[in-house]
Amino acid sequence: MSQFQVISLESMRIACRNCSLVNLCLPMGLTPDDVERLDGLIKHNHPLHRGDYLFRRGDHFRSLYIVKTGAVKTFAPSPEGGEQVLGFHLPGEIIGLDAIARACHISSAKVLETSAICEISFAKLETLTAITASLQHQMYRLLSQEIGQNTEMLLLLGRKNAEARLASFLLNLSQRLRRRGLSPSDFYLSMSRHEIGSYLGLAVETVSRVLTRFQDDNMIRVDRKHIELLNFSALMALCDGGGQHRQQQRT
Amino acid sequence: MSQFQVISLESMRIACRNCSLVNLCLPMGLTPDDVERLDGLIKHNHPLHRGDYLFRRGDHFRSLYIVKTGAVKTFAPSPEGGEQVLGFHLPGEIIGLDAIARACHISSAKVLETSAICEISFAKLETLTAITASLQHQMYRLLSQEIGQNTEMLLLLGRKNAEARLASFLLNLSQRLRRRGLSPSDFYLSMSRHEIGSYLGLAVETVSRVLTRFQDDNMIRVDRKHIELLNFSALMALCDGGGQHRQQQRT
DNA sequence: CGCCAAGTTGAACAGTATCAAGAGAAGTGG
DNA sequence: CCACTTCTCTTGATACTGTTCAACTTGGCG
Repeated sequence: MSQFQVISLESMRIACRNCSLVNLCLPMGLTPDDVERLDGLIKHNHPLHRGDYLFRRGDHFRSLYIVKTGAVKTFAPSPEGGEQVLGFHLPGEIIGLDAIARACHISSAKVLETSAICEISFAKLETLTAITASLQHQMYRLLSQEIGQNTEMLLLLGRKNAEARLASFLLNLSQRLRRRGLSPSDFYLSMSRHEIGSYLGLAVETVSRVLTRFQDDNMIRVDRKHIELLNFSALMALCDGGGQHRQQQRT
Repeated sequence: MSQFQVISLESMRIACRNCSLVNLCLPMGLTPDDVERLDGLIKHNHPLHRGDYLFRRGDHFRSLYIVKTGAVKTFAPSPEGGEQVLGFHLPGEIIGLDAIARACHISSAKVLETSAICEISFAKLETLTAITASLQHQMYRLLSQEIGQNTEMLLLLGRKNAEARLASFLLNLSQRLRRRGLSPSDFYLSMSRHEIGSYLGLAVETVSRVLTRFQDDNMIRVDRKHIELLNFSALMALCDGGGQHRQQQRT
């Protein structure tokens, strides 16, 4: 059902060296020794299953989490019992950076499909980064990158229509999968239409309709959760497709 | 015209000790000596005036900026010459954290009114935080806080109607001004209606209309750029005011 | 086989954007 | 100091995107 499969603890351990934290540090001048120490901090938990929580809003903040395989969503429970999806996290991505400031989680994180997640004690990581300048730099980059990604989302939600949002969403997923060495044009959505809608600020029905429209225009092929991107340039053209109706004028 | 006035370089220097970076560090176990060193990094530039750029998208990243007095907007220039406002920055707030990751600015920053801005070389700051654990911790908190604020914005843009957006915006400004010791219920908007609209994902006309409606309901008093908040609880009630029409159901 | 959740499709409504026009401010130059 | 231009803001009328409500289809699973 999904291309992300847990193989074995040993392969997980190997895979973890590809985690963004370790991975991104390698070219930054870390000695093998440093990498070893960093790797020593990483705790390899048992695989989690659909519906499991990594943490809940309000939980005390202890660790960062890195998705090794599978997918995770973060969301903010809204007053009326609903929930607003804040992000989807694919293999190689870090979860929990927003909790450092308050030392408690401001969002909840739930596993979307069977996933291998590793955990890094933030306290220990902080101690390590304090004595390893290049690792500290890496942490700054990581945090800053997260800010940049949120900024892109703001742009998306601020001034784009439903088609541009879906197109951006699909291309964004595609890009992140490619970075991870997975097919950028053929993948499974582990999240529901409802969750996509929540993430993009659209109603479920709109998500469904727009996907159908994309398929009718031969830009994608949809079969339930299986997505194939057929026409990248057309999708990219839609992304820029400006404001809610036409576009916004100068400020 | 504005309550933010540049007085003198000396008072600026004193004021700078209230900058968030220094300020937030004080309770975190920095020795007076550390504070002194941090303070030494801070460069006090000449006052900037409306329309001046702090930096432009694409500029090489060198420094972080802290608003001492005045106001700054950050924005992403869009292809057709328009611009999407990403944030407004009031006294005590830091600008440029999103640029660390790529070492170049992904947004532009423009001064909205005569402002005193100080500058911190990021390279030097990084060196200092590498040898001062509590300062490193402070930097992590700062970056994480920025992520948290963006997250709030995502919530706002994702599922709120025009009234909720404006109400949240006003209350958010109010809160930030209060934190700074300024009046939380009586202030000037240094940004145009258009800029507010761009920030909130609304048309200028909608901003204008909703403000008028708020005034008609005696929740605020508006006179051009001068705003008085009259009924906080009513505004707060509007903030929760759910989805685009009613509210969103469970995921 | 039948139930239940998830997804799709259709029709009507509603919130905002857009278009258009006018009223103030503010800034410019004589 | 006063026209004149220009920009910002406001207000009204209309159009359109996307939500809402509702019914139906599909797939999963006991």
